[in-house]
Amino acid sequence: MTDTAWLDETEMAAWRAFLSTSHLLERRIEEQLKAAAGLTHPQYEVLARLADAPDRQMRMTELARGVVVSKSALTYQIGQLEKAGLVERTTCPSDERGVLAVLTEAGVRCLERVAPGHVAVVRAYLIDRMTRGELETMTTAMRKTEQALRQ
Amino acid sequence: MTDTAWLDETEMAAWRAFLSTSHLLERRIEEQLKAAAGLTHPQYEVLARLADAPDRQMRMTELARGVVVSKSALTYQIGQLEKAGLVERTTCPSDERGVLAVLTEAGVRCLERVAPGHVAVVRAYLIDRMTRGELETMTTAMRKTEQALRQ
DNA sequence: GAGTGCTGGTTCAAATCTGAACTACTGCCT
DNA sequence: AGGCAGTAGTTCAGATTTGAACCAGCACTC
Repeated sequence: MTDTAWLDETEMAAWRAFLSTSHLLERRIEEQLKAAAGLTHPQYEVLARLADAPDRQMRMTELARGVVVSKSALTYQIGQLEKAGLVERTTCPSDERGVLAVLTEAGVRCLERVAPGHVAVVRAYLIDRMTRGELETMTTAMRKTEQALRQ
Repeated sequence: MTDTAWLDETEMAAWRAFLSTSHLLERRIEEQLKAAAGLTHPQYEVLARLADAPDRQMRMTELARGVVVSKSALTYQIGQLEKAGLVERTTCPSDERGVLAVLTEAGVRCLERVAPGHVAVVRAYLIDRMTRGELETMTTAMRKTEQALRQ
C-alpha cells in the first residue's frame, strides 16, 4: 500500500474494458438462460461441470471452487437444482462428511436442451469476435491471473 | 438456436479462463475494498466514475450504464453512499425528472484514501501479469464484445 | 394547449450471495 | 484408545441485485 503506480491511459482502458465487458456479458447470459430455461448462470455452470465430471458427480467443495462461488451459495443452488430434479445429493462413500452432487437423467436432458442456446450467446458476443490469436493471447493472460488468485 | 458450433478445446479453454478469472478477481477486489474501507466494488466504481466526471456529478441513468448495474441497484447504492455522506443528490436543473449524483468533499477524500489499495490489487493480479502486447490485444478484444453488448 | 407516448427514477417483492457460526466426521499424535 | 486440530457442509442473518410496476415530467402531434 506504500506507493503503487497509478494506471496509465492504456492500462486504465484495459481494466475498464475488461470490467465492463465481463459484467455486460454476464448480464446477457443471465438474461438468455432465464428466458430459455429459467436457469441462472451459476446453475448452468453447475450442470455443465457435473456433466463433464466422471460419473457425472462431484464433491460440493470441488464444485464450489470450479464455479467460483461460496460454499453456502452452492449449498443453496444445489438445493434449487434438487427441487427441480436436475441434481441429487449422495453422501460420499469414502468420507462420511462429504456430499456428492450427482447429475440426474433429467439434468442431462435439461443441459442438452439448454446448452446450444447458451453457447450461441458466448460465441456471438465473445468467441466469434476474436481472432484465433486474440483468443490465445487472452487465454494465457487470464490463466496467469487465475493461477495467482487460486494461490 | 438451429445449429451453433460447439466450442472446441481452445475456445472452451478461453471461455472458462475468462469466466473464472473475472469471478475470482471480482471476489478478491470485493474482499480488499471491504477490508480497507467497508466499500463494495460497485460503490467504489460509482465514486471513481463521479470523480472523473465534469463537476464530479452524473445523471443516474448514465452512471448506471457506466457501472453496468440496474437502475434500481444504483438507486439503492446511491442511497447507501448518501447515508455515508460520500455522495449527494440534486435534481437536474435542465430536466425536472432527472437526478444528479454529486461527489461530496468527503467522497473525494474517501476515494483518494482507498484508490491506491484498490489499484494495487488490480495491478498485482491483472495488469502487471500481462505484457504490454497482451494488454493491448485484450483491450481490443474486450472492446468488440463490449460494443456489441451495448448495441 | 390537451393528448399520447417516452424517459428518468424510485419502490417493491423475490431471489441470491456472502461470511460467520455451528455440527459432524477425519486424520494424526501420543 | 483418547484427544485435538482441521475439513466438509449446512444454517442463518444481513446485504445486495434484479425486473416489474409505478409516478412524474418532457416532447411531439393535431
